[in-house]
Amino acid sequence: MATSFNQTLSNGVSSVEFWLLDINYDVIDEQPIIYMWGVTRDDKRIVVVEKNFRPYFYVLTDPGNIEILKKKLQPYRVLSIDLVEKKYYGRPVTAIKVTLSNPRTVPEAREAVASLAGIREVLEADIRFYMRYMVDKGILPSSWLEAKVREVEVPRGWQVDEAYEVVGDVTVLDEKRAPKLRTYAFDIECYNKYGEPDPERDPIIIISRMHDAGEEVFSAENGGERKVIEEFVEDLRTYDPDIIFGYNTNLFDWPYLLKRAHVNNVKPKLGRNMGEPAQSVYGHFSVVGRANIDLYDYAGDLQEVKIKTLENVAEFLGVVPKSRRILIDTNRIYEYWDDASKRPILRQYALDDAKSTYLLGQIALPFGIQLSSLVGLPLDQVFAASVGNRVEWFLIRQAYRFNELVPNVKERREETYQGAIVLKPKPGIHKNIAVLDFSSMYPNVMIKYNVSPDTYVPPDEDVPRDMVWVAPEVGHRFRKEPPGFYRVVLESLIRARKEIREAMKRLDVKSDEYKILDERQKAIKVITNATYGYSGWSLARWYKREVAEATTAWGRELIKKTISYAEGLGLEIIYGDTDSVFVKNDEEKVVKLIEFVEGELGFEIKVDKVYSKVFFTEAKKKYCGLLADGRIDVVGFEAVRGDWAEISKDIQEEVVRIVLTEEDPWKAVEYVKKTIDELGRGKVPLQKLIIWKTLSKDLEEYEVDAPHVQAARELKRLGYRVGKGSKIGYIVVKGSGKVSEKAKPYVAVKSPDEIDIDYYVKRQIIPAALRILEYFGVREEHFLGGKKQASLTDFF
DNA sequence: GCCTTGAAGTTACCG
DNA sequence: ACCGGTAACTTCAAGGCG
Repeated sequence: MATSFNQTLSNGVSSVEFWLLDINYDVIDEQPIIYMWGVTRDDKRIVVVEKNFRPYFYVLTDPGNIEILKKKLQPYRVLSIDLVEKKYYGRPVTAIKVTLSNPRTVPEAREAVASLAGIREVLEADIRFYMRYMVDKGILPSSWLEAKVREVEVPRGWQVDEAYEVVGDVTVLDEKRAPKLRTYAFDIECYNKYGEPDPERDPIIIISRMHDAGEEVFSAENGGERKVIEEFVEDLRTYDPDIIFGYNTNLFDWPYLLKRAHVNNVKPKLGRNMGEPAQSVYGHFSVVGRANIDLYDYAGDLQEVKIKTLENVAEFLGVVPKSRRILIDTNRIYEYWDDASKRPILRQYALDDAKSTYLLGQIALPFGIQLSSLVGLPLDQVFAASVGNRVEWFLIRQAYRFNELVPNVKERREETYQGAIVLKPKPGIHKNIAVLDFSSMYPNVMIKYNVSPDTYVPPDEDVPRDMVWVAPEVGHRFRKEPPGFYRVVLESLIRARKEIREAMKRLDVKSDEYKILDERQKAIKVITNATYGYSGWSLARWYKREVAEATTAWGRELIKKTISYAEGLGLEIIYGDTDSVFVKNDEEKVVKLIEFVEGELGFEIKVDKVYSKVFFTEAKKKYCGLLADGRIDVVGFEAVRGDWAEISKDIQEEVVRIVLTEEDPWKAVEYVKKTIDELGRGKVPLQKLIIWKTLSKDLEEYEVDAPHVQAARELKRLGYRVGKGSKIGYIVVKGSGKVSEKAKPYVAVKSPDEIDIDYYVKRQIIPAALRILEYFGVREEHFLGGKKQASLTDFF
């Protein structure tokens, strides 16, 4: 008898507990079957089959139309048509629930119904079938479940220890700790002499992997490409991982590998159901029964890393420092293959990539698990889904709980609306400055004023003044009662996060429990903070411009009132942006200000940090500050931007340090001059001169020839695939005319003699340095020539 | 025809 | 494919001058 049964009933019905790793469905003989892939407490891999769930959608129409509806739906094997009481934007409605047999027929049935006269709306016909199942049953992925089941035979070839069929309830257990999951990271290397690897032309030469028990390299050295692919497939199946990590696998490794497997007539049966990896939602590749995770998606959330190469991300997260790994220019991989004596270096490079990916995966996974179980998207999808989709799936689950119908996705015209207030900063160095921040300002505004699409009162509707909240400036009205959708959802998120943070205080910071809770509270924070942005996203199901617009209007009112009160106290305001105010750290007055905001305005505000010194120019959104512990914050300036050459950023950072810690701008000038001199003498590595910019659209769509666009065109000529989203690195080289005519892809720059030193001095280094130093009277000419008096004497 | 100027196009930041 | 506000660069065309 299977050991994972904790209870066996006389009729063969038992109960099984498992952690839900993946879910998919299939249609066999026009009947849907849902497969839940899981890990049991005793480390077994199982599949739990659900055959009793059917797809459905709702129709909003006069119930009198039910006969016409039935007729129209005849071709689709309708199981039932029922009248059900639901809510739509908070109002009770009677909807017609149409239940079908086969999920694949839903899109067609929906179109048929929508084409009928007198149909107000067809709703929830676009909810993917297995998501529908999880939402309705309250089943969360990446969570522990208990199901009433009976054991069935494992289908031939399927990689599971046991198989079950659901015969009763499936319930979520209250336990956040994931089982020990088997993880596997891989990376492929291709032989490409020209431009980027082309799967039609260039074979795979190496596949490297690292899993929990060790590392391995499969090489085409003996046996060629076919053998590499076969060995990889065999290796993965043998280790039988729950999680597959890769880096940029959705855009590169998977499509490439599948193509090369096809060319070599190899069937990559990597799924636990013997299936091959296949592209699914959000551009992600699904391997059934496992979670295939592209960590490039995770890297997208790391704002600090500007150029998101695997090396950079691994270095940033401290898992593999660049100094401790082999790095090879990806365009020269073939050289390491052609020269047999260099192959060991290539193997090590490939292994270092797999290792970095593996270690990165260990960092990303705990967060991914919490996010997945919070928003309800399967683990592999939650990484690939956008912020908007993550919020939306969370909301869809909440809607079901409240018997609310889910609005349809609509194409809308983009409408703009007013956002937050940014104060003009007081330029100069200020000492002892406190930064006060409203805690979750927008979510709390939405809660307090019940701002929600379902509480919104249109201008033509008559509602007594004291029953609504009226947003300042814009005048949008929201019913005070009953609690709106966003209020309910945000309140529960904020409460949950508060409780978790309380519980964390009682735990050892190093304990597993603490770590799990910390990841969970981070996931909750992400969703809470994104809800306002979601409400103003034109593609959101619960989009309502007035909701977003009213939220920012109340936000502006809050910060304005805070500022006037501070002024009344005689508390000097240095700067403020959206939900923060920078004030002189006069503790008595700061306490009074906090009491006012909490007592009179009813919002929480906190001292987020105190700068011993903070420096502003005239520009908004840019400042730098020195904290008590000696750390330096740089905000907004070139030093933290990804589209300035490293040399300019390094220099600016040092200028900031000198200005803040030594308050000697002229010393900074000397430092800048010294570095300019070094650049002139060829002492700066080319790497530090690369300027990186993203192509925000495809090349043909550009109206002006920007430098990075020209560089990208050249890359294309050289055989690289460039398009929307590509990061283009270029160096400005000598020549005449526009900068764009002198922008050369860095891969094509062979000699330091090519560099346009003048450009780097006058348009990179000096502007970045002056951004800080101009305030102190430094001008461009102070950096040029040996004597800083030169310009002055010239004058007289 | 050359130079200045300001608008438009573009990117990446802040909160 | 979460939002608006903002700075800053480069290009490009219009306007002024001779």
